[in-house]
Amino acid sequence: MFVPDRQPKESARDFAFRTLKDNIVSLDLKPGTQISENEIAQVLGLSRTPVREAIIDLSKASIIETVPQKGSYVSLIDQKMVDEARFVRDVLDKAVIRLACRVADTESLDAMEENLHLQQFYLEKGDPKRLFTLDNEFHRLIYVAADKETTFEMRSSMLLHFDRVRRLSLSTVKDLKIVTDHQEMLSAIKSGDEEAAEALVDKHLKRYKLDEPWMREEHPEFFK
Amino acid sequence: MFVPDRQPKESARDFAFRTLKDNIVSLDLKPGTQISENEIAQVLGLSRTPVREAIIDLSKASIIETVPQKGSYVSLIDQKMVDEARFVRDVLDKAVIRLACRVADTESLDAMEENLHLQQFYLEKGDPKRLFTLDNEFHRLIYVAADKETTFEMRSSMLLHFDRVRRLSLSTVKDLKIVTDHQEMLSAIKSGDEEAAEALVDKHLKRYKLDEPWMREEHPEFFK
DNA sequence: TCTTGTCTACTTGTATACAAGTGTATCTGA
DNA sequence: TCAGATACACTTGTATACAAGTAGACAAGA
Repeated sequence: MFVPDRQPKESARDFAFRTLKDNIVSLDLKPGTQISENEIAQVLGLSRTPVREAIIDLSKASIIETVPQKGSYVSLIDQKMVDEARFVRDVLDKAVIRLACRVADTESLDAMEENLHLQQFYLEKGDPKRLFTLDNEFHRLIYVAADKETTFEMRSSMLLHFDRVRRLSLSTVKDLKIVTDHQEMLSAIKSGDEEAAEALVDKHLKRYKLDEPWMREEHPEFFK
Repeated sequence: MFVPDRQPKESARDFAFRTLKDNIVSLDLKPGTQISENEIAQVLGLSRTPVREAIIDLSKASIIETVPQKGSYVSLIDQKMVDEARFVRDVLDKAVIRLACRVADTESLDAMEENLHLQQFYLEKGDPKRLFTLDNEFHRLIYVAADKETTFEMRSSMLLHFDRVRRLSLSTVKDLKIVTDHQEMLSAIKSGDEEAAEALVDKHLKRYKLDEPWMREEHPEFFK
């Protein structure tokens, strides 16, 4: 497990939550792995209480499963859950980008523009990790532009399942294409072209063709 | 605060969670009220730990807000949050009912049919509380029919904000109309008429006209 | 060999003790 | 009378102790 630095003023619980979530999504903590509250507490230099609270939080998103008096486990990859996460993303993203086309103000557009410049920068520089963060942030900015930030938070918790499988998948989407998609989205929002914007979201999401049979064959122990 | 009976085998945390949630949505715990972990623990006959964990869960849905070293409070009604909950319900319900039109099997349809009979029964009997439960369950069954049950859970957590304002609103939707809406929805799903089904969801949701100015005037202390 | 009971080492669930910060009431001093 | 210091009662955050249940190792006995 990878243990990041604890941010100043970050509570023990938030620190434990962040660490566990990142390790699960990055597959450093593999699906099916048993998690011991005590062990995690020791590794992170905390007591059981904040670790336990973080685990409960993650259980709510079904990314950890706890069996009383037995143990907590990183959830196996559940194809149905992955599909459902993708469905939610598809439905919400489309509705929200349409809304953004109608109500986005210049401030939001500027923020997206700035983000895109950074995407371009790190694309050329070749920093996929930083690009991943900017990608996520760009989509958040669309929600912000539509004044639906809380909805984005909800979307995020469910999307953990999807993100984790993306890591596992062979098909790496070319970063170049992603950035181009984003640029086109911003153009559509600027011109208020809802139809185009929705179509772009559709195209964007379809780039992630998750080759389930291959993944199942490669890592059968990860699947439910 | 109303304290229900603890179900057999219900964990202390689940019991605390259920009790707090119901009291908040029913407005027995009024918006802005300070909640003391110790006090709740005493009232429920539990220790602080499970109560605290329940409060953390509810904080995740932004229905409780905690200020470190100061206190936890039932969130004030935030119009933006209510609108957003309504938005999510609108978008997801429409997408899901369209899906249900395509994929619902007879088992799901039967379950909905049975539910509707009960709705009819309690409508004639005049039991609005039971009817409320059946209403919620009916909408869950639509999600089940579309094989999107996890999405429903997510929707529920956000809908707390909406439900709580519904309680406060003057405009009581006639139960008769609700049941009729449901019957029409089931018909549309059975015949696979996506357009009609979506239109019904729209009509259904529009029945809840929440008179915000009136509520604000009547209970200014409840609002943000 | 197989069954069965027991012991042990683990797990999570809950209760309690302590740490640290906030706000208020009160007392002190001018 | 008023300003400011201070003690106190409260809060949540974290650590620790104990309760209760699970599973596996292992030995005793048929």
